Amino acid sequence: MAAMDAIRWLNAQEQATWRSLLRAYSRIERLLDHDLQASNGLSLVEYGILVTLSESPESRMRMRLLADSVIVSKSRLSHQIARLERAGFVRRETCEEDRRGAWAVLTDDGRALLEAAAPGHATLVRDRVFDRLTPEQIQQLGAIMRALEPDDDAP
Amino acid sequence: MAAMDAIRWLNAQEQATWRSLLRAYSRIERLLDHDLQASNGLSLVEYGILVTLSESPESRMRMRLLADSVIVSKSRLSHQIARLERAGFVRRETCEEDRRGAWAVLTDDGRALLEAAAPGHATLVRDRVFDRLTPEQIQQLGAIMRALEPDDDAP
DNA sequence: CACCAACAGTTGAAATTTAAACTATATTCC
DNA sequence: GGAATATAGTTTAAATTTCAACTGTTGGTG
Repeated sequence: MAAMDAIRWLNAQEQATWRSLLRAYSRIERLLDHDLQASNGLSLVEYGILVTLSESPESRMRMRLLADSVIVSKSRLSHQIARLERAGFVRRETCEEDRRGAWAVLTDDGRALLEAAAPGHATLVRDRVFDRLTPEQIQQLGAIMRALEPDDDAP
Repeated sequence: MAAMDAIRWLNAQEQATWRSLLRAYSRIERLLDHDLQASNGLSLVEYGILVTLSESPESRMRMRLLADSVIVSKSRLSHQIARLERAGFVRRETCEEDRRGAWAVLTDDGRALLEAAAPGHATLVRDRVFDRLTPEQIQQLGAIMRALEPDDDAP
């Protein structure tokens, strides 16, 4: 009878850690987002889309896989790509193998934008994250995040 | 001449760690948000608002401080509180000491909602985060996040 | 083969979020 | 004291995001 099981609350340390994580991440995300917006008119998610495409074979990726890679609903991705397409940074191509599908393809303008945005972004990430941690902490953070990544039954 | 300084890119380990953090956090946030939405009709931010108010003296907090606590723009908080007020979970009171100000106050219904939502939420956080880490890792994560929290010049 | 459930992606409307302008009160400082 | 400036919060409109419904495939399965 599951309903009778005692709830395993977070203890004080866990609670403090959890809240610290929420706050730290929210602040950093907001800062990165505002910075990209101000300097290149991109949101953090759009930046992620461009990076992902740029590292993909032929600078292209199927919508579904792209959505999963940047952790975004397929509807949101569809709108997002529409915007990037209007701006000329991405184009869509129909997929011959699977005629339901579509490729999102990074354009030259998109790659140029990414290259313009990357240095400032990298500097900020370094500034706000890695320069504040010791080498051991960086290694620990990596191990911790890898442990949290697998999402058995994704929603 | 700052423009001539070499860009300090992330090295491979840092890059992998950073991406892992983005992915892990995004997934967890989305999961928590969907879960709260489905079970109690709350977003993660709204849940945070209720928690923060519930722990505040007299279950009340000034808008500005509340916005800073949950890391949200004051405009967004204003809308958010409007929604929670319409739903009866929060009410506004005018502030006598500073007549520009307003208190957001948790109502009894709001507290009841929070108490209904908390067990499931805590269980999910435990499930997705703390049960996947060793005690050392939990301690490390806390230290790391505390190191990242201070945002010298907040935007 | 023909049906039928699952999948890929888009769309339109509703809800939320952002950005900027605005109201009102406090504070500073000459 | 009073003008200038800063702060608290709201509001409006535009942009983004969500949600559910929808269009076409594709992949089994009897």
